Amino acid sequence: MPELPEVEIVRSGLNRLIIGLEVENIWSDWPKNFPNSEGDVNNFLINSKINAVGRRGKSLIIDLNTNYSLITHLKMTGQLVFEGKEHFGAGHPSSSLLGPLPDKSTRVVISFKDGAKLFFNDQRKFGWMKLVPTSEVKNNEFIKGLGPEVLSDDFGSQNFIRHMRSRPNSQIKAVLLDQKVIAGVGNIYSDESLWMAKIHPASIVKDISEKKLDNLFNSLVEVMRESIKKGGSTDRNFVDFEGKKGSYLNFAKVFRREGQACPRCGREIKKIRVAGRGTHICEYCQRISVK
DNA sequence: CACTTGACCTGTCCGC
DNA sequence: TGCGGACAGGTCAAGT
Repeated sequence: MPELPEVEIVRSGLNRLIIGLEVENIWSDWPKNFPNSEGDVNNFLINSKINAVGRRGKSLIIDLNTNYSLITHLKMTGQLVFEGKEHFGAGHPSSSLLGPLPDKSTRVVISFKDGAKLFFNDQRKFGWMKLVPTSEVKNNEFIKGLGPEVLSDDFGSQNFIRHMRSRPNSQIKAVLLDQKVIAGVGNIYSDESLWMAKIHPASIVKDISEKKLDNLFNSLVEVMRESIKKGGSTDRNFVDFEGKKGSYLNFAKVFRREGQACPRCGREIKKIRVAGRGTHICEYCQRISVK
């Protein structure tokens, strides 16, 4: 599921809802999802208070007042859903995919002293939570390898182009998806932004003009900002911090629209494979770049 | 170095 | 209705 916009939606929602809550208890059924849940958790998570909820690329970082932080990655099917006191017995909104929680995909439950709960659901069990000292978050083996934040104010087209150019012989889609180059882009927003910028995903970076890469940066920022406004993309599993689906895919131009008409030229959208991923393009609008 | 494949898991969909 | 295969928003390891 979650790419940068979806994770950002969860982050901002949790940041409103769980700051200051005090952890009473924690439950986990699947050690791979929470590998150190047997060790430091009792000392550093139980009785701690939530200080802040941050994000780095597609990772969420929940800071505690014990100088520990909980790094969470939702991978393909992870969900982080909060149920406050007011939710009890009320179920989820009609725009939800969820029934009562916990359900059979629930891997971790964090209970707070006021009765609220935070559920980490993950059908495919690829996601994880890890408790690390806050001072070591930046040096975490996963976090430290990430490239810059695409949507940060001090990033920008020139930096974007420079980072893309660092992989001159690769296909542009593979570079967009490489979290070490820039952080946060996944399959949906790479397809959408490449369509908008009229670039074929298999184009080799060194063959793509400055102008097109500039367009790509602006397209990427636009599609991700728009998605955040629309509640993110729910392909199958994504729900936000209160269980609601996102509506962005109703507005997507090519993603999962093979067989439909390209909104720009009317020709049929095709599905191909690029960088090992299902890839949606208009072959007419998006030609392979040739230098 | 860059690309491909397979692995990690479960669920769903499609064709026979 | 059942069964097998392909595929799914992400990342990592290993092979060519």
